[in-house]
Amino acid sequence: MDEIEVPVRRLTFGALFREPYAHYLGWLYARLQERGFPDIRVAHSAVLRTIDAERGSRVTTLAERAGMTKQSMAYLVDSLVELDYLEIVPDPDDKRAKLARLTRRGRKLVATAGALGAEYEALLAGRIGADEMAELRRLLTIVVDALPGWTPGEGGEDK
Amino acid sequence: MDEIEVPVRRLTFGALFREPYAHYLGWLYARLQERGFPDIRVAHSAVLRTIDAERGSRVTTLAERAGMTKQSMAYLVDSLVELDYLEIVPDPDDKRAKLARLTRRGRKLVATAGALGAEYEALLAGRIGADEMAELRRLLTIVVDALPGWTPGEGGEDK
DNA sequence: CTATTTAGACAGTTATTCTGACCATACCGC
DNA sequence: GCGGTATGGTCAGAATAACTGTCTAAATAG
Repeated sequence: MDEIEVPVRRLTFGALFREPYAHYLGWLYARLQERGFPDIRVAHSAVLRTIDAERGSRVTTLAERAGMTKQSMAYLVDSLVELDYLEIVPDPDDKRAKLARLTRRGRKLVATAGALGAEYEALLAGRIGADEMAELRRLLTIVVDALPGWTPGEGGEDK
Repeated sequence: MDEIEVPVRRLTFGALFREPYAHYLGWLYARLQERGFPDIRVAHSAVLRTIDAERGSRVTTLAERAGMTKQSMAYLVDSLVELDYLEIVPDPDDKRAKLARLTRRGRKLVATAGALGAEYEALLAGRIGADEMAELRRLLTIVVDALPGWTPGEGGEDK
């Protein structure tokens, strides 16, 4: 008896990570737009993910954490200041330095983005099942913890 | 007896997908550079992932598949022609149209990138264990299959 | 107190993507 | 087989997102 060939899709490794992430990004920024943050762009997340939410952070610190140049980070911070998500205050500890700090609106944005992340996760759990979602989270956490210090070509950046 | 608090890191949902993907991208392009493709950039992958490897594809088709405008895709195709990864030939089926087709070098690039994807997967399996890797692949495949047609805000793009 | 390091700013460049306006060819209805 | 619409592609211009290089001012180490 011949077997019927069941074409089990073997996605390329890149697609496995890229497609879920791309979908999540598209969803997230669409929701942010609806919820009163139409002017926020993906690049801004490099700032929002790395900033000290209470005290604020120096551009230099943000640049290091995000793995980009000071100039590039300064550009992003400027644009967030323009949009009233950040304000610049002098750093009391160093007269050369300034702190970029979240405004009220900035804090709302960060809170909303966090809630949306959880919302997406719940949505996905609804599609694939809560058990599978928990297992996926477990495995991805293991992966993330296994990453640091692999290749000399670095790899702490993103979009 | 008091429990000792074990701080189980709960990563944000975004980080769960972003960090592995970013690490993979950094690794992949560092390896491509070493293996004779120093001039290839992340944006080019939108072309290489979507092109018909034998026949070649029209810019319009590539743009649709990659979820970008014809103009943007034309820019990427141009740059790959410049770098001798693609060549432009007339489409025999339509006198208006042209096909972008892989050159010998282009075919080598695609083959190398595919092999590197598998290599990275093996490397990761070595770190987290083959069983866990198989489970991760299973779950991510489920996720990718569950994605299409969610949000009106689309979501088929990436870097 | 001087030399070095650090924080940030300014200038210029490149890459990646978008919109809008076009042109030429193909295809469809009559 | 002609006229209108759809389709494939291009040109021009702009916005965004990074980069390198240079420079000033303040802080810190000896």
